[in-house]
Amino acid sequence: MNEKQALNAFAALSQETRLRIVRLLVTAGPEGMPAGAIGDAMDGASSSRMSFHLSHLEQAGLVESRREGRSIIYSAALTTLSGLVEFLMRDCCQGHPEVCNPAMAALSSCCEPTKETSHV
Amino acid sequence: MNEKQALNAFAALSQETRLRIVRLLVTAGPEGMPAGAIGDAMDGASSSRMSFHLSHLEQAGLVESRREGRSIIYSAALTTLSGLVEFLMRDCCQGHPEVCNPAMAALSSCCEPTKETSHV
DNA sequence: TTATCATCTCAATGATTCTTGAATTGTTGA
DNA sequence: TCAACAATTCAAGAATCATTGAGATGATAA
Repeated sequence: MNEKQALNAFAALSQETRLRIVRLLVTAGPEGMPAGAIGDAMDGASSSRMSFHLSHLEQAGLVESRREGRSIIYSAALTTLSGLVEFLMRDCCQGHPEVCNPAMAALSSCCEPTKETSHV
Repeated sequence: MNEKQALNAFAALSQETRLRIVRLLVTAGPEGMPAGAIGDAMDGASSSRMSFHLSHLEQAGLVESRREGRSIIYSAALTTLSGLVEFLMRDCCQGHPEVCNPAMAALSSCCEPTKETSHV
């Protein structure tokens, strides 16, 4: 994740419809959702509008797509999301580790630490 | 941190000059930097341009300002930054804690955990 | 093959955002 | 008070972005 990628990701996330799409897809998990169902969830946005935002998100690397029958299934790109957090926090910590502690605490309460799952 | 605040923060961070300002101020630490010095660091951007971006960042809650003599000193709003991460990760984790682990690992390597510095 | 469904592409319009330059506010020192 | 400095505000123009509606593409089933 470099500055350019981070800028693209932030731009993608700074639009209401797109932020909601990302949240929805993260909740939907790895199996994802077809474009039409996503559109229905966005108070019935038009298909061209959905297509515009979905391809914007895909270019930013925040979602991935695959065709399945006549539907196109979108899912959240989890690695980009955590890469973005990593980028933000790397900025945060330059010489000031105390910034990270609240974020760390937030993460801890969110994802109960899986005991020794990965040992770096 | 609600959706509206997050959208504002992401919009603020999606502009090259502003993202650089935030990174610069985070590195500068709590004492901050005067607007003029920030402008010099941004390849000598004009004062009105700096003012535009700095007030944008301040409205988004990402920086704070105080007057000191004839200078106005800007510093990073660290609580908003970690609030934003918290918001992002709360989204991330809805039912899928495995998303958080890479981000958590990134944080751990970034800020070596201060042993029992704060006990909540 | 034909009809239908799901989605995408394209061009036009309207809305936001960024930059610039000139004028203004507030602070300090002579 | 006056000159100089630091930063802000404002209006105008250029650039970018989002929405709409019409038409095109690709896949399935009869």
